[in-house]
Amino acid sequence: MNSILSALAEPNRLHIVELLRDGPLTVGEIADRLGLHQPQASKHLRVLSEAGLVEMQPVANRRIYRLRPQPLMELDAWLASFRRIWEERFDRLDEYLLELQKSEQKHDDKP
Amino acid sequence: MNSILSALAEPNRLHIVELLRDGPLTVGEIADRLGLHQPQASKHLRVLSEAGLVEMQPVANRRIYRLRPQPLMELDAWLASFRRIWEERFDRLDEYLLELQKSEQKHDDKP
DNA sequence: CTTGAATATACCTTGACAGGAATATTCCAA
DNA sequence: TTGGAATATTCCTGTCAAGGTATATTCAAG
Repeated sequence: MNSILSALAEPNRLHIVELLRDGPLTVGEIADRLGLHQPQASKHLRVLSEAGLVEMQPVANRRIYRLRPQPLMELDAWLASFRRIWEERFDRLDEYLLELQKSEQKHDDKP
Repeated sequence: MNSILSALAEPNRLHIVELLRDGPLTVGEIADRLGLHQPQASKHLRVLSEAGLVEMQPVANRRIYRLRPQPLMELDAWLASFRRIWEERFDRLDEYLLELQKSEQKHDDKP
């Protein structure tokens, strides 16, 4: 979960993932479209690969990279656990303020 | 989008967000539950706040932090644009290999 | 077998960021 | 009004990661 997020946190890598959404690409093509030097493209792809976000298939001289759905599905599952917050307007602030107040009173109790 | 991801990429901050999923909390409580020193908790909350992931309401001495749904919804929307990839098994690798092959042939054309 | 294209790797440098410790600020209670 | 609790901020330091450049590797074509 964490490697996924930190992989996506880098702007160029996020951009690569968005590029690959429309289909597989070669390292050179990725570097071109993002205005990166080839070594940086390779390095970012390595990080994405280690996070499982991307997989590679060699074809002669080139390496074709494509998206792997699994990590994105994990991210989706994680997000799902928050969905009730905005669907049910789940706030709990009032509830929490009451609890705070109670604990204050307890603190004041003198037996 | 980017500030959201880099905010969540830090393990302690991700943990804070998960804590707040169950309701608002005080800085001190957050620090306690995560085994953080108070200053670090405050700093992480600042980053989360600047990313819009969290909002604060002062109550006397304390600051109550709670989750803000919007950034998580944005993340969800972004993920949605990838959903077809794993729903439709959208791969396009074969298609891409054919295109590669075609461009090779073009390269060989001698007029 | 040699050359050039495509890619990966290594090394260096620099900047950003997280943690630690100290300090400032604000507020309530006695 | 003074003290202590809760929190934010500042400064310092070390670490890590990204970019740049050079180089190694692999492959196809001639």
